[in-house]
Amino acid sequence: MASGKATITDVAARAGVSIKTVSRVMNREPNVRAGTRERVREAATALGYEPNPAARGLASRRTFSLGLLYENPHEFGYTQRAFEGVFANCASAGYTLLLLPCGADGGGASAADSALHLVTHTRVDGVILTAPLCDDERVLGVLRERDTPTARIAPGTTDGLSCTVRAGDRDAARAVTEHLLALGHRRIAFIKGDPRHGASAARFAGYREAWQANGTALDTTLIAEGLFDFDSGRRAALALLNLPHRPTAIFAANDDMAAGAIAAAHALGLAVPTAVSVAGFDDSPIAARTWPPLCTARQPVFEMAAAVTGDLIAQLRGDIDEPRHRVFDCPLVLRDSVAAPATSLPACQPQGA
Amino acid sequence: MASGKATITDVAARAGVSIKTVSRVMNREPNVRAGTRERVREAATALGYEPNPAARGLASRRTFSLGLLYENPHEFGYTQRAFEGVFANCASAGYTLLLLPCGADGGGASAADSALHLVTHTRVDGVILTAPLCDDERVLGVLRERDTPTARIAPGTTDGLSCTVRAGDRDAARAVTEHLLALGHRRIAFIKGDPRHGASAARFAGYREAWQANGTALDTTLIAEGLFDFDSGRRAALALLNLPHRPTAIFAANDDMAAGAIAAAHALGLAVPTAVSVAGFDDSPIAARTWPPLCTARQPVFEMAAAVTGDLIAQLRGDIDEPRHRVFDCPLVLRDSVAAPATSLPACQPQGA
DNA sequence: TAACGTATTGATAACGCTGTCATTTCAAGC
DNA sequence: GCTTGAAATGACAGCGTTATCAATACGTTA
Repeated sequence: MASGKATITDVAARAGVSIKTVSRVMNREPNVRAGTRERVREAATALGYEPNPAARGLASRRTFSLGLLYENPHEFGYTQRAFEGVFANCASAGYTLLLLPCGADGGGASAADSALHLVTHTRVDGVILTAPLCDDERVLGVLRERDTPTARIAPGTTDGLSCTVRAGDRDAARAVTEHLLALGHRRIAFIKGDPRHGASAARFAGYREAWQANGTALDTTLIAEGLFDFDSGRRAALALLNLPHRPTAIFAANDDMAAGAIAAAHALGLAVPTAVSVAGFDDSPIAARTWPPLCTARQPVFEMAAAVTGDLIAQLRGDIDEPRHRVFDCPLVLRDSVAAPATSLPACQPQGA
Repeated sequence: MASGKATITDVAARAGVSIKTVSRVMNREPNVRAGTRERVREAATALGYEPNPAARGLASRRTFSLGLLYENPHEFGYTQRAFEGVFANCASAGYTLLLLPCGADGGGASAADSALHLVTHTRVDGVILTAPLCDDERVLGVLRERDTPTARIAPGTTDGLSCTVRAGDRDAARAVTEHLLALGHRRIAFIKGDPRHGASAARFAGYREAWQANGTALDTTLIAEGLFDFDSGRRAALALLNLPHRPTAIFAANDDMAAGAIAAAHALGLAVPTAVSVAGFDDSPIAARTWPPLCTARQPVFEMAAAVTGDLIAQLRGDIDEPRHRVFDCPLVLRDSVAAPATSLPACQPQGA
């Protein structure tokens, strides 16, 4: 009705109670009689009352807002999916979400400066960090110094202070590699991810683990460096595919690099998957848009982000004491970029045992 | 130094002035002597003072925050690029930015409800709308009713109330089409965009304009419907390429659909660009990631978003009276997905004049 | 030198809510 | 009916700014 100009005083007058009681009802506090609560609710609805967040913030010394700090999104679409997950839980809990891009391409300021800005200028109640910021000691230092509750998405290590969530990178990478091995591939190249991301090492570990379990020696000339972006994947794949004894499969540590690997194969006139199979990781939007579509491991980014946001809010509310650490499975997604090698090479000159 | 707990009173005491003078300095108001200003600045720095946004908001009845309302991002990467542009200008102007996804896939609430939420609950000072929300009458109605200053990105029409920015869709689409015509293509299919976006009609108009200027008849069987997403582009292209007399080129109204068209061509065993050329629109991230990379028209989304945000803020500050309407050029980006048709068909059975 | 207008500064009241603590109400228990 | 403790409610003081308007300082002009 009334166009959003009603204050708590108006509601109190209309309901015939004190403003404090209205405050209690609006904040779902206990110790309000059911009838009173109802009366207040009705008055609030009738007046179209919405609490003024600034007044609330000033009085309660909270902002009911969270900050999501992220660096330039190398991982294509990752940030957006993470944002959606975080947002979903913020909205339902009545929190507002501030996005803060930072770093080289994100907007200028350094990560630590951005973190500082978040806690001093915007005064968010909590901060969510994505990789690789979540392992940046200076950022963590700033937040710890201000006692700002923090949640971290895909960190390399956990501590006793912040809620974390990560994917089961090692297991999933192992599963992808084993899938390729099972199809008969023996020359499976690996393109590593950005070393600043904790996930990179974990995925590489999974790749190696699969070889060890398989008892086959790993040809280290097939391991290439990448940075999680399309172009580094394309370049690495180009080099791998120009090797005298080229791989029959390429497993890139994420989809964007895998898309680059597919482009490299096309550029060399190598059909995918006939001449070379390509697998990625993440099941990011691009995985369904390449030709052929990418075989990958699905990282449930939305769910992960939503979960850790829920944990952070629970921590802010004092519902939990100890920070939670969650790990999400990454199921294998079979798509056409992977097939059995054209010529099965059962004895492809093993190097070791 | 002091860890962000200093208040305006502390600064005033240290500088030996009243809090009002400190307020003046912090808000760059006139009528403060240079020496005084300097003294206050020093005190503020020494104490690590940051104004409390909640207190500021409560007293000034402003929030210094803007809301960016958007629907599920059909256009791959578009939203993220728009966000970066908006953010860049918000940050430099001291505004905070709230993102509000809405609609079917965005988070649940209807667009109008989301707009309402933005103005009543979060109380942003201004709202930025992306297409197609910027043409949603209910959303605009809500904002007008609350007198909320609004900026619109890529609207179908302009009004005298809100700042707008759009791409020169028609001219650019015409340029793309003329490029294809100049290469010798005469059977150029067009995949239309989501009809709810104003840009869709404009791009289609540009396509038709090129034919008219060329004096060649347009084969209407080569016009297909799409929704700006990968899959609608793929399906439309599949149908077009299965036509008895198939097109030698496909111009999709955006890159995501063009990527779908490339996938369709691959699926049918048609090489791009040898058998069929494919052009897109936007130069979104996916344009550089397809194989072959997409020939497209570059829509400077970042710059557009930044510009209209600047205009909105100028309006909020009272620096401009009339809303500005900007149009950005979209230069042609030549990439390998387009080439001359294999068999030049100078006389390919024209239908009309 | 005095008066006058303008540039500068300050005292104080909001802004709309929450926190603290006192007060009132209510339901048992004796 | 009276006491008692807990539940329910309210009075009021902030929270840290900005806005209003009065007060003071400073040049100028007469």
